[in-house]
Amino acid sequence: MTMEDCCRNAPPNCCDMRGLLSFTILWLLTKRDMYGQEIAEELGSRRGTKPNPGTLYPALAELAKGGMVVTRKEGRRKIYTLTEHGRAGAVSACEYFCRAYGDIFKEYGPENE
Amino acid sequence: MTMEDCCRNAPPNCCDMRGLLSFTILWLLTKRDMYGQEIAEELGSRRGTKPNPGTLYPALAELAKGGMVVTRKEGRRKIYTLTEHGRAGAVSACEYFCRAYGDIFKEYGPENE
DNA sequence: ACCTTATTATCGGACATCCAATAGATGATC
DNA sequence: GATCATCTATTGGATGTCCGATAATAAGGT
Repeated sequence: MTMEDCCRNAPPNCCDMRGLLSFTILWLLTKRDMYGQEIAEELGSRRGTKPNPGTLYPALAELAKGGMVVTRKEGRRKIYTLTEHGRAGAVSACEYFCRAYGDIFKEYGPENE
Repeated sequence: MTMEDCCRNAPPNCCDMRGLLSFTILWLLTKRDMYGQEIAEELGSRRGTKPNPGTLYPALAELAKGGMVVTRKEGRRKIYTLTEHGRAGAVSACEYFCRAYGDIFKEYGPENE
């Protein structure tokens, strides 16, 4: 385990920080198409811990089932792409997220850049 | 039910937006002491839906059990105050939150103000 | 005292997310 | 073709958050 893996952004222990997995995946996919491990790496570097396969793949399957993403095989990789519906959903979810939590970012965000 | 109650910031239906309840409560309490219903109202106006008593009170009890908040009775109200430990935890949790999700705010935040 | 309202609280069920552990399938290397 | 690494995937259990419904308590108005 490297420094990168364990110490970049460790979650606090004062309260539960779970949630928003499918939301964060949708947001990541607005940037570019990704395969599963790539999504896991991105989530890991942002949230401090890489989601377990037992967490990630059911979430991806649920997004596919809901018509938010489609997949194609490329070698052994399964690449996820937002549908139009998924992209519109991602945008409205991000806007909701900012309305709900924007005040926190205004207060604690700019210092950490 | 007023417009304010139901339509201010309705959550999207493309993905699950649950989570971060105890975190958001900690953050609210950095602003001022509050009693339960007050916390519920604040959460409701930010996230679009007021948490059910069956959600809120166990979360508050857990924060008290963990030493993050203390309570005092005032009339029929039970007022929640951050402990020192709770305040330090709230700050580090907010910083973590901003490191994890700051990019989303940068992209979708400023427009909605 | 009685009624109404506000506030705190619990119960039971559903579901997303978290983990550890394990397995299957595919591509690359030798 | 045997091996190794990569990638996808499932199982089972724990926990936090969500709800509807219901209850218990306490303050205030009449």
